[in-house]
Amino acid sequence: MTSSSAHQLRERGLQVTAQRLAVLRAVAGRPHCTAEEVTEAVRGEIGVISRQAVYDSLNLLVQKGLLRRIQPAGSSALYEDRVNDNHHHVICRRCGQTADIDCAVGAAPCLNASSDSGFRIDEAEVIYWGVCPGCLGQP
Amino acid sequence: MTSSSAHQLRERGLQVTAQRLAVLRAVAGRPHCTAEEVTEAVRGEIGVISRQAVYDSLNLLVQKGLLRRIQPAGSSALYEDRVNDNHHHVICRRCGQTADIDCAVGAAPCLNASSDSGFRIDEAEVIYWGVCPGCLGQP
DNA sequence: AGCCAATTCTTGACACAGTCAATAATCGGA
DNA sequence: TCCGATTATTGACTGTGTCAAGAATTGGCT
Repeated sequence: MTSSSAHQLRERGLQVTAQRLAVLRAVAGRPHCTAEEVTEAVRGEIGVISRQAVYDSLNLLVQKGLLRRIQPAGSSALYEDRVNDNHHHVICRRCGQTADIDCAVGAAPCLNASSDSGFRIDEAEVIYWGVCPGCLGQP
Repeated sequence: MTSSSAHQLRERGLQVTAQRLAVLRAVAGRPHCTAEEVTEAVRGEIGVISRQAVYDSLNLLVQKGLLRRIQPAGSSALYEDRVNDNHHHVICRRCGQTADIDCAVGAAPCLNASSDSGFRIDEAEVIYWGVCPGCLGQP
């Protein structure tokens, strides 16, 4: 687990540091977590880490394809480690809870825009908004 | 034009003020503009307006369905006045330019998530990411 | 027209997420 | 083990947006 993370880092030309491993583990352990939650988790695990190191690691890991970032309207950025499958997200309008939703049809159903205005499109990001089961119960 | 905006405001139980009309006109005249751009536009039109009044107006108008807000990752919120048609957006990864994209198939093609995790979904927000024609020319 | 209560605007302080820049510590290859 | 390059820490800072109190405006009413 840890060693494979280390391997993934090295493979991409990155140094292996305690901070980066802990960030990876924190995100793996709690999907859709914020930078602050990562910070707290990492602090609980390796003692101290600076805010900057968390942001640096997260940005780097997103850039290198080890993590994925989602930035829903009205909340701070969330991170997850499901990077190789095509899935989207549902967010509860009331409590903000975020869940994964697998793509409905095939691999990238929404990538076919009718008129693309000349853009070269490489990604379709879909966020579903609604109300989660928990909040549905208490109106 | 102006009188119909005034009518729309009254219809929703809102008072008609110079600030709100100017905000509406600013957004109508420049699609996908930020709060700051609205502020500048309004200042050019009616002299002065406080930042707070701009935010209040925008939030209220979004809430009342006269404007639509989009909040792409990595940029501040954008506002537009196309509220009655179902369309999405393409954003250029390089320059941030935003354009409208009409829905590919029917009215709401992406609203059918396969497993909705028990959420009651009411909206599917789609953002396409890519590179705009202008930026494609200069790699 | 003029008045009054409710709504709206202004002003200024504030909160939060994220970034910048300089210095210190760590990693990993020789 | 040592050294250069990469990474972490620290602290200041920016931008976007919100909160709260008082002043101004709106629009219904007489």
